[in-house]
Amino acid sequence: MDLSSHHSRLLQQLDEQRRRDLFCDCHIVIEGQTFRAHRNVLFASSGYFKMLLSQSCGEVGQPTTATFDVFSADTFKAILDFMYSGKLPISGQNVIEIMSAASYLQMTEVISVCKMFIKSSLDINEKDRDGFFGISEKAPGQQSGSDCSLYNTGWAMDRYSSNQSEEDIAGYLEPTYNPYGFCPRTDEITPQNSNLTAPNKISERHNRTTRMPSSNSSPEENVKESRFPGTDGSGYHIEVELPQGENSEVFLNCHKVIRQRHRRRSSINIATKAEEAYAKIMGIKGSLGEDNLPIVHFKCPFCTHTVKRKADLKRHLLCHTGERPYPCQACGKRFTRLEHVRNHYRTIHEAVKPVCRWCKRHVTEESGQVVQEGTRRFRLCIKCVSEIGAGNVPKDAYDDDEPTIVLSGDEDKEPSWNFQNGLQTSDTEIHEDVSSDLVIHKVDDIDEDIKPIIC
DNA sequence: CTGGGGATGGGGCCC
DNA sequence: TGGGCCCCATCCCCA
Repeated sequence: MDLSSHHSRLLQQLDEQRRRDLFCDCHIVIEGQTFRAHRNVLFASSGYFKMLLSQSCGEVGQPTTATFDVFSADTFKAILDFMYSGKLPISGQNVIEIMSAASYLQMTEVISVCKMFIKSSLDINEKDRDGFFGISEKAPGQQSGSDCSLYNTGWAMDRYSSNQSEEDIAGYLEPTYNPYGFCPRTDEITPQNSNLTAPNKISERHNRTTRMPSSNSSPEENVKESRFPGTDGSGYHIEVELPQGENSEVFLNCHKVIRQRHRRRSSINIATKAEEAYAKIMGIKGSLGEDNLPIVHFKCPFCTHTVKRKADLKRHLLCHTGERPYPCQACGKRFTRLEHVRNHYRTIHEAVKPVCRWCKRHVTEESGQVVQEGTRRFRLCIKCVSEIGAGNVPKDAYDDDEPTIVLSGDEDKEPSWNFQNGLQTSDTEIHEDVSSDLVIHKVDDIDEDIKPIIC
């Protein structure tokens, strides 16, 4: 007796019940819109709802109502649909918002799929091999006209063989917004040949809002037609969107067409030819480097930032994904880079600065002392120590070389200096800094077992 | 409210 | 390609 499809049928039934508002015992209100769902499904799908519903489980018979204002109704609708179908409609426009909401709702599976989406966008070599040229091509089974890729985290796995590699699958994962591409040097666009403005430099710190490409005018207004000679002398026709202020978008669209055309004509030096062709279209001067090779930039799929190296783009992507793989083992604060957590540790927990925190004067090993305050450490000169009146100066148990005092201990927080004995799980990668006792665990949040599948 | 300084984040680039 | 260094912008706290 084959029951393999039972779980999918069960889910379909639940979804149908939800749509018909049958047995729904949870109401989620977002932006004035009420979503009805089953608490069992919410409980099973979201750590947030698990916690929420656990606390309200005694109120049997009364529908539980939750209101959110941290994400949009559309985003929650996508997530709710995912809960009931296992299918996640991700596009370049919504992936960050969905990932943010999933993070809030503690849905690690969705987060992993979003990361996979972004990751697949990053794999430039893979794109160059097959995906990049297949931008307009639909994945098998993908509906025509669909605006976004549908990721399936499990229930549709049987549509593809289980031994299909991630790379194979990634070949189908093409977001509608081209995740990267070549971008002209903005300082080489002359005012007379382009009414486009340079991409905004992303400089704001701490503002994690993702800026997505946008156009103030309608697509119809933005469509222009260009005709330029092909390499074989024949003219060919392309349509290019020209939204104001989005020259990188223009370039991407040009490149889509150019690369597709060139792919048919020649597989040699495609990028160079595309660059030249684009320069012809846009009137860009000096787009070739000193070695007569085109200057190639990598464009961030989620903002207007471009970098020269793929590695820099990968690093930059962390600020969009919110990944912080490097936790400080002393205070738990997480960082995007190993060097940042190292600097943080040295500054905050190691008191490397030879400056008295009170009088700001330079101190030496002889004229200063290391002071511990909770998990923080800093230095005080002997004079300030005596003025503060810290009578008891306990020797720091973890530093045999320097005397240490405790001004005010955080009783609730136990300083954890025994980094070597820190928890190590199978999914952590350990970086040991020989200059100190710090052991940094690089945590890989991505569940490698989850493979996104187009359905 | 404002200015200063520390902490942090992020880009460029070298190795 | 990743690690690391340097530099700079921004945030945040505090006086």
